Amino acid sequence: MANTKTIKPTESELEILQILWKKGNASVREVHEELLPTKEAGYTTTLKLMQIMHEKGLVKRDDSIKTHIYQAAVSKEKTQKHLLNKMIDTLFGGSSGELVMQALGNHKASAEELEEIQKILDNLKKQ
Amino acid sequence: MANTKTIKPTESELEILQILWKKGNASVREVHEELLPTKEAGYTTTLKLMQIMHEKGLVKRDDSIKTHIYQAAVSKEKTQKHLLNKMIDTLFGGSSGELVMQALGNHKASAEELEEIQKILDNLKKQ
DNA sequence: AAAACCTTACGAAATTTGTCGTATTTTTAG
DNA sequence: CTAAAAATACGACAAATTTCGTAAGGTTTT
Repeated sequence: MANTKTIKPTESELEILQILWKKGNASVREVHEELLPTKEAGYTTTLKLMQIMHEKGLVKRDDSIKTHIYQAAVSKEKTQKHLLNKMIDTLFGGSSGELVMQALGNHKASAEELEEIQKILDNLKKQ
Repeated sequence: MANTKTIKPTESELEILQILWKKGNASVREVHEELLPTKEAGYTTTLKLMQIMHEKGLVKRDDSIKTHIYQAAVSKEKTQKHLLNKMIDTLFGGSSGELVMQALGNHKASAEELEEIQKILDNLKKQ
């Protein structure tokens, strides 16, 4: 019964989650280093953000050692699903098809991905 | 050469754009009425938001008459494309395929949409 | 052990977004 | 024409997000 609406990371939080999802776990310093190329913010900013994320329950951390080690507390899939659904409702009038078409029209997908999508499509068509 | 980064409506702005895209053009009152069922906010709130959107260039308006008439100044497709691309980069590691799979897995698409998607897919596979 | 360094904690400012109240103007009804 | 109704303009407040400075304490290096 916990949190159904809790998954709503902000822009910055998402950037950090990305890194944690990729690395599994990381210190503030590591996250900050990864962030640097694309974002200009001081170390304490990243720290503060991650502390807040901890309060919100977006990340877990091991603070038994001096340099705290963080890891994501929300799954990548669930977060993707949640934000995607929101976008479908908000921007595509609830039509996932419309979104899919746009997405395929833009970025190119790899051949493998196209096959993957074909399979899903076949499945859906059967029903 | 104008604005490449300018398209970033907020949550509330998107709600309003949705309505304008649907209706083509509308007064503040009309937009507000449409909003009411799903959102609780006073009339002046909607007004203010639309005024700000006007300053930002998100909407155009005809204020030659007493009751100003607004219309979207950004296209639905461009906005969708822009936000979608951002999400693909930000949440799906740049893989549109991953996003498409998630989307199809969640919401159901209509039979017509599935056909539409199939066509796009066929096209992509040919190349 | 002192200096240099790194880390966390935390308060506080700056921004952004969303909300409204109030004043003013315009239109409409009686 | 006057009063009520409807719209706009605008300042101000509140909440959420992001940013950073500084203090405090622990490590490492010399």
